[in-house]
Amino acid sequence: MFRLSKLTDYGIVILAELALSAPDGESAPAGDPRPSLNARELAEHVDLPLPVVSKVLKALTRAEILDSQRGTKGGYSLARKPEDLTVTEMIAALDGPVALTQCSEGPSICDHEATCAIKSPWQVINDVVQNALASITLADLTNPGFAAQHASLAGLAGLRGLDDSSLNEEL
Amino acid sequence: MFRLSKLTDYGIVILAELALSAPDGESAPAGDPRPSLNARELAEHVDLPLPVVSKVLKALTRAEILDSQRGTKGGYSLARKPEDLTVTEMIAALDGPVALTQCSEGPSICDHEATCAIKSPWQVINDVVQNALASITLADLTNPGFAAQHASLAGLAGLRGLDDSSLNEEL
DNA sequence: ATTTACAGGACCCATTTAGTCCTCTATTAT
DNA sequence: ATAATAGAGGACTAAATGGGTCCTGTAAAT
Repeated sequence: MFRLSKLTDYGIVILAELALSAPDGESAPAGDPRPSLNARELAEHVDLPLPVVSKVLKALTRAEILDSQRGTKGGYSLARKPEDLTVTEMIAALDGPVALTQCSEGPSICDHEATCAIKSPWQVINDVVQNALASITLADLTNPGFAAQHASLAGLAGLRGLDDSSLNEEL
Repeated sequence: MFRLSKLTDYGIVILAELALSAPDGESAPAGDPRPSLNARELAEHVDLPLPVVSKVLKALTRAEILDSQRGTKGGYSLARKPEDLTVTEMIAALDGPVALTQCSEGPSICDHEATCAIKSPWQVINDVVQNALASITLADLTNPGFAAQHASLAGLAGLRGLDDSSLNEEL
């Protein structure tokens, strides 16, 4: 179905929540590592079961996207500034690395490598998607003006003479 | 896992095979609708079980990406020129429309729409990926020089100051 | 009429995902 | 010290998805 897992979906929403709650750039001001929110609070904010939110938070921490703090007053905070965190990384942390097909994972995995006419193009498709996702940061996601800004990014499809209608007609 | 289904993978390989076997632009020269290859031949070329290849071909025909001809001398041929067929369309035909999350399918599907901080950004992410995939055509996939050309396309990630190493480090 | 080849769908099995839960460790407050 | 809080890690089950096969029907050519 070419869809991200729900966990990934949740994860990105949660990160946005954290970005919005953290006062501007001071996500981790060295001296004061007081986490912004704990799992329970986040679960309430995004209206999802605590165990689910917890699972996502743990994965993001393992990927070093979040910093965690145990004990009373514990919780989670962004490990870096929102503008330094790309969607590609968020996806990689929760869904595994972006590899659209088996053969984009690496060589010698696919049985049909010998007969495949388009091995390297798969790699290219993969790169294109990865770059597209890497061009969006957490800061963009929480920026209300982003949709407008996006219009220009989308414009690059115009390189090929595609218009929006042709992109959406398959719905 | 954020991966295309194998059927989609096969489909794109099969389309490439058809594009390569069809003498240049004359994929469907009006007067001579002699299909280039039948399911059995294609299955041999790509080294996959006939029933699987058949399933893929049927789906591509339903999506009007292929023309089919029944009976003796029947088979399949591309419904249009390779340069007019985008990867987005191929994926839509076999995996369903590109909708990275449930909420990119349409409004009122997601229970959390009310509390979600980044509803519209999801739409943007979706568009970005869709556009990226729409920028690649079947003609590109069978063009040996495409990888080189791609270098410049990938360069747009540079807009954000990303380099290749940062894109791949999560492997 | 017979053979070839596509159309459409039913079906089963393996894999993956979603969600829950339990135990353990670290931190803070009393 | 001890109790309470909060994250870490992983086991586990049920549901959904995907991959693959097969069967019956229809169209075209000989």
